[in-house]
Amino acid sequence: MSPEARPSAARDRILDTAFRLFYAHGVRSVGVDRIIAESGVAKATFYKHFPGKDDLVVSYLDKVDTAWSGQLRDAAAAAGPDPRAQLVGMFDALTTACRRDGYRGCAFINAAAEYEAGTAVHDRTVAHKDAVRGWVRGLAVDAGARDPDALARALTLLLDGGLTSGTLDAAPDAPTVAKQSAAALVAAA
Amino acid sequence: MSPEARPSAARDRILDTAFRLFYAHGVRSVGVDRIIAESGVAKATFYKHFPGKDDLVVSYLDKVDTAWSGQLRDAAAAAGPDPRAQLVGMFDALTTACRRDGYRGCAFINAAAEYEAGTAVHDRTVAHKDAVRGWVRGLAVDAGARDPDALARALTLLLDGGLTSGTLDAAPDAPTVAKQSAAALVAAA
DNA sequence: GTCGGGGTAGACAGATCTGTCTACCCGACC
DNA sequence: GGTCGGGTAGACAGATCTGTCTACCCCGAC
Repeated sequence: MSPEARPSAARDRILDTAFRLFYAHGVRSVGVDRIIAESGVAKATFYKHFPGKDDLVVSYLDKVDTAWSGQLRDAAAAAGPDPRAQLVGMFDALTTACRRDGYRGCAFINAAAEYEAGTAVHDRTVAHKDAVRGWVRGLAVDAGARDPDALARALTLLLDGGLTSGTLDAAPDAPTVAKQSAAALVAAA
Repeated sequence: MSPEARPSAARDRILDTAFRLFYAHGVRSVGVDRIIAESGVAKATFYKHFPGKDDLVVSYLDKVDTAWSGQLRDAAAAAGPDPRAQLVGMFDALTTACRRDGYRGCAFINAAAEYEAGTAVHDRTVAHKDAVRGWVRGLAVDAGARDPDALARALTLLLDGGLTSGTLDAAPDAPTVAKQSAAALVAAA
């Protein structure tokens, strides 16, 4: 088993702490020392599980990817079997996310803002966005959209816009407007 | 005259260098020392014009605000006198921006990702987004939209989504899709 | 011609960051 | 009972970061 995926209570604690701190304060603002201290782990243990900080950041993004993709799928499924309803329903995940306490935008967009193209962190972000768009495209195909690629991109554009506006804006109606706009675009496709 | 706005060749050099480095590498990745070295200025001069790094970051964002707002207005104006055409035409600024070499997304969103709510940098970002949305809302009013607030928000959502996707995506069609979606939403409003 | 303001050059302090290393502990398994 | 793997505790090195301070220079205004 690869050293990085080796399960361990200490590893979980590190990752949970990193998840909390990286999201709340940004990746570069949080030092390895702080994560070590707050996860109650020895420094040597940390570096046994994660060769370097960047590896931890990528694992953090893996964790976010799992969580967010699941929320999108759940929200879509909750809208019933109709793919068109699902394309609109997935925006409920956005509403829920923006309402959450300590919401601070999309973890991937935030992380990518701190790393340049070609770095592992940036690549992981691109892969995540591609995966989400691919999944949305699948729904668009099922929905019989004339141009599934364009519809998928338009909806993910609204999603990404909503994810960032949700934290950069006092008014809480960004998710609502995003969903309404999505409904209009889906209906027209 | 306030010490921060005092004009000076040295100050301009600092700000130009900061603009280039902050945008390309992220704010926290670029140290004050590097900006000082690359702008060819003495350290004391730097701290005479900018009491601290955060002041420089805010001035950098002021500069970005001027540039980006101008590009949006120019693109809108180029679409002719019809406010509806202008609401769609402003997306040409997005296309131009995404094509630019070294494009790395929205400077404001990137900067806000590195600072927490309540900081001057975060506040400056919120103010910028509010200003842009206010301007778009004015166009929406002129266009006779039924719900100018919702239309303005929907369009800025697409704009922000396009700004981030434009750098997180190999395919270059994000701006095109954003403009098409905007056209659909404007036509329906 | 003197004086002040803007600029230069760079040492320095103090904090912080990543990553390494040594030494020890403890429990499971052979 | 002995060994080995995972964990703990913390010193340490070396780089880097922000911000201060001293000392000097040059030019224009009075």
